[in-house]
Amino acid sequence: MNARALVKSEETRARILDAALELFREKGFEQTTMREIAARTGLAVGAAYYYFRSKEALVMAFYETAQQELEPLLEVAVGSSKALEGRLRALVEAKFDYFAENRELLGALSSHVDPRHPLSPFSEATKAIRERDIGYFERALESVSMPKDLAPYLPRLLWLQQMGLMLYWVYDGSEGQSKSRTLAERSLKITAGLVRLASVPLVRPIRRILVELLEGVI
Amino acid sequence: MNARALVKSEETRARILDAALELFREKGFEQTTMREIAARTGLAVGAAYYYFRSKEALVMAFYETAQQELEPLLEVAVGSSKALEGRLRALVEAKFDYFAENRELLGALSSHVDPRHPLSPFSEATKAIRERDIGYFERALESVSMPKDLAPYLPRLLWLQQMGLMLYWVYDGSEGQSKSRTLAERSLKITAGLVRLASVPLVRPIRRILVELLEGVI
DNA sequence: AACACGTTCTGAACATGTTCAAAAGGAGAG
DNA sequence: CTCTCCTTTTGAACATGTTCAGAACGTGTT
Repeated sequence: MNARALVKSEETRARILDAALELFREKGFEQTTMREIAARTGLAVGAAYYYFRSKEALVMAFYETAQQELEPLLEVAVGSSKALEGRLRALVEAKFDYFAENRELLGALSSHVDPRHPLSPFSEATKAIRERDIGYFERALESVSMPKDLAPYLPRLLWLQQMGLMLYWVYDGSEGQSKSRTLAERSLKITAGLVRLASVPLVRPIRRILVELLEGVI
Repeated sequence: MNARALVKSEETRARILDAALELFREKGFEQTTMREIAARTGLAVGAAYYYFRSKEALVMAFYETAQQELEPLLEVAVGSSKALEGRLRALVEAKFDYFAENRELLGALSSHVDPRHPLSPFSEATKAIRERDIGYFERALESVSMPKDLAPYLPRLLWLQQMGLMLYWVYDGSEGQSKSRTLAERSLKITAGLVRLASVPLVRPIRRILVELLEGVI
């Protein structure tokens, strides 16, 4: 394809996505129809489907660029502290802050628990995003002492916890999602405490069981 | 309403539900249309909607009667052991076994993470079911020693863990859901271990934080 | 029998996500 | 300029969950 044509195509795609996100923010994901999105872009419905596989794919496209825009912020977050707790809190808070405007929109994605669904955060299709994201938790653990046997699983476990926090946050109706913030604060404090505890020789037996469990599941 | 009419009405409702469940099992929830369900019952679509608010409400109706049928089985399960771990395992395994035939069907329900949605396991509408279910975990904890401050939260926490296990199980593609079974086994062993550990004076500070967290969230 | 009235049932109509055959556009080749 | 080929766009058609005005039914009353 032509370079100029490529640019134009990408512009059209962006215009559709922008219109969609505007409408999603204005009236919610479910209340917005594909016909409205197309109309606001000045195109027919078919055009929207030419660029996006489905209505939900629009949300996914948003999520993908968001994840890219987030990268420098996560970069800063992960380096903001020497302690695990501080790093984890910075990571989670960076996401809370970044997605604040579109919090409810993420609800449209979080409904996919089925790992076979391409839009699920656990699907094969979203693997690239997921692994990159897990990488930040790997870095948060850098120079943190932890038992050898648990080490390979910890980044993914922390990521999972953060996904849980995000999920809670998406549906958190409290003022300014304050409940989520304290939940994050306290649960991450506990997590950091447990990671420290995990190296204590006394807890080895229980850690053994945990590692066995993880081997079977992941 | 007439007694005879009431019986007939309930029979029709049951016929619709049966037809629906048959079809769901034959070709999956999504692949089944309301028109097919009505046709198999020998009625028009409208009739199905007279008895059930929505397609998903059919699954919910199934779940409600299932929960009732499960009660005697859970009763047995909760009394099957003196130890917490044994009781929890019996409870979870009773559910796995009972729902085995309709495992995939539960996927249609589990997609509702949004607590505002009436079919969510966390919604106001499903509160009665949920509280009854939590009651079994309360009973599983009977005559198990645990710290006072944590006691009010434990049943709900155990219920939550079991919900997580059920969710994993619903999408578990391994032969006979063996992965879920080992996951349940091992994670419940850890849970029971942690409950025992929670009473140890040394862990009081970390338990304090956990309790604070729970106060803020529940 | 005729009527009134609540319950049950009908099926067309509607809303909306999605598909698809065909039209329109545009760029390069001859 | 015309033809070809690929990309983009159109908009009607489709599938399916859901609604709803009205028909049919059944039962008790007069």
